[in-house]
Amino acid sequence: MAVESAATIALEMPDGSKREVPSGTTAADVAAQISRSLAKKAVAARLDGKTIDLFRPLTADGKFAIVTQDDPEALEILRHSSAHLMANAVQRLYPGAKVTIGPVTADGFFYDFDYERAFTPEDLEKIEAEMRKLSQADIKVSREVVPPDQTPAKMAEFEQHGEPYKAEILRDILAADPQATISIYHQGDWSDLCVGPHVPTTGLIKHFKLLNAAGAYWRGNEKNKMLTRIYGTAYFTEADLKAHLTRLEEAAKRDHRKLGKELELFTIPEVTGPGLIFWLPKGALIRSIIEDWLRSELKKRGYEQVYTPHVVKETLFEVSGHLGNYAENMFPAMDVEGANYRLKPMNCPGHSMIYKSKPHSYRDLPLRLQEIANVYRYERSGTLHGLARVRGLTMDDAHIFCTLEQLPDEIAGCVEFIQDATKIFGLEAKVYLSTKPEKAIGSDEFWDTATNALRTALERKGMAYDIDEGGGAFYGPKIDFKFYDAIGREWQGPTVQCDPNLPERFDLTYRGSDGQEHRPIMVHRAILGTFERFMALIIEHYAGHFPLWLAPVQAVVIPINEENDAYCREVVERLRSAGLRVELDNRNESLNYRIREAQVQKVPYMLVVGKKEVEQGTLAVRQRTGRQEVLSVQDVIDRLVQEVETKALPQAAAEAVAQ
RNA sequence: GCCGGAUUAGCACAGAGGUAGUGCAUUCGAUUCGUAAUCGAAAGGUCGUGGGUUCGAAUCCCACAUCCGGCUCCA
Repeated sequence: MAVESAATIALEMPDGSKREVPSGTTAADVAAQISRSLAKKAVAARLDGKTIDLFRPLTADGKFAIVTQDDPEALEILRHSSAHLMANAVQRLYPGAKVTIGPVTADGFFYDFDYERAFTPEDLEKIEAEMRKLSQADIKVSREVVPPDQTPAKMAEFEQHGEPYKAEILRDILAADPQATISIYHQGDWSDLCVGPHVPTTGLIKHFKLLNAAGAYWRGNEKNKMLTRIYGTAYFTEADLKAHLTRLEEAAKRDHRKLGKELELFTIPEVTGPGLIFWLPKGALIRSIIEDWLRSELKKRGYEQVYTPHVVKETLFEVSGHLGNYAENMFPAMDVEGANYRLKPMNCPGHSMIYKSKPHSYRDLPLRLQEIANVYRYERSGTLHGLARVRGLTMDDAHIFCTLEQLPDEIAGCVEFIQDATKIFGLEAKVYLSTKPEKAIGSDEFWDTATNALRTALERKGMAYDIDEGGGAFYGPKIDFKFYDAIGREWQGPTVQCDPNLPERFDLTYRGSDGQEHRPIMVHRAILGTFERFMALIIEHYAGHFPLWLAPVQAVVIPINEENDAYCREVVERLRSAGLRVELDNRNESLNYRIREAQVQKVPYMLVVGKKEVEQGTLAVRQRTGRQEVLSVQDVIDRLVQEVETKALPQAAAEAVAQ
């Protein structure tokens, strides 16, 4: 618990009284002076000229402790207690409902219930109303400690009273630690197993909202019963709660599925099947610009391009092991003249065939084979999500064949490439280093070398990362980069994986300087991930305000009336000659209408031409941010060309959210 | 795949058992405009698909498809 200290203290107590406390008094000391009745409320005290909120939770040791409301833990405690309040309300309204678990999430809480039916939106309203009643009743929260010798009796009690989930949770706790001390939190006649801490009274929970109900498997296992989960959130103030709900609404406006429709980027027709993307001209243009950029980078970084077939005899995937381990995610076989063919779900087997097309010397290594490749995966229907999770995907895939000695440099190269790419697009990634799992193959030497190489590469680039202990593939360790969508969901993007397994399976070899045959290591890597998901992420990241180098239409020239048409055509020609994507909007519509249309389409520059501009050889430049200025035609060209060349990030994206 | 919700014109939506509606977009006409929607008219729909109940179904029931939110999955 965070405790603040102060030098001199003149206290103004929440009840209005004044109090002097000696210098050096801490917030904890102050709290000790606050009566228990005041602890029922979130109280504010003046501490050395600074107002802090004191929040008194009931902790794991059964005592009151101090948390300031600024402390991230305080919000967690409030939300955890809100979850209890919700469960309390649910069990009052729906007596058959059994509680299971109810944790805190990144920005709220949920509770899973076992009930005869799912809860409806109307149920949520009733539950919320009941929660308000319980909050107003200001029920005291207390903590019961069950010593180890009494836990078996408690378990039996749960079973007798029709609380099988509580009994199961207890059984698991005891299995892990037979001497564990169990705690139960009570409020009124309601209680649940919980380690706490919690707020001391339900009256502290005032600003909350139930968001939605959803199904969730007991213990997260799809073989188990499906429970009903209710999500909610809670804050200390109504303003914070409202701000959160507004943020959710704003985030929905950036949804790539919505923007993809509005900006005519892509479509997924129902008749052609789910998860299969049709890129419309504007979306295809953006994608092709990114592909062009990527190809030029790949050349600079020593990759060789290859092409491999989309459909091959499934023998290839028997050898690679995909049919054994990955078949449920592959489209079914097609019978062609008595042989089974498959759509490829990955490129590594194909690239292995290219490696095998001739014998290799150690002098050929590292060999970096690259392909912007379509693959097809039979993703389960409930998992599809716009461009972010699809069945036909385009990977910016490459496989690097190298020696164990070359591995560190190759990995460093990949990490640098990924870092450069995320920087250019202005994205932020969360990085995970996944280490050796329990069920793993391969030598310790390989695992140590590869894991160290991955770690060193990250550290040398100064990249913060989390370790996903045991999260590696069975064949090798990896680095995963995750991006966030508009509402904070994590999506896997770039990845670097070390793999000695496929070279083994395909019997890939090279002749070493010692004259002996050796086995290369394969590095799988993707810089953007897939084009589909990457587009989804940047659409949401920019909120549709693409940087100039990516904007499908970079500028639109708008004559105020017909008399200015000729000048406008000349301007359009000049800008196009400079390589800019410019449109002329001389439709018979009002100026306001055409400006609005360009704004809605998020065109970066609107170039308005009236009598003045024609006379002076200028353009009235309006940016999508609303900024206006008058510049000569040449200045406009120079500025836009420079903005394209520097791949400047859009200012509008941030401002869009505010609009 | 599982739980729940949704599906009405190109898009956004109204319509809760009795002749299918609104706004925007589209087309036509008028208007020629100085920085986020000029006015008028026309055209546009097997109400996701299939079955059922009913004298009668967009509306009620069943199945399927697709989408949305979760869960699971994403070697």
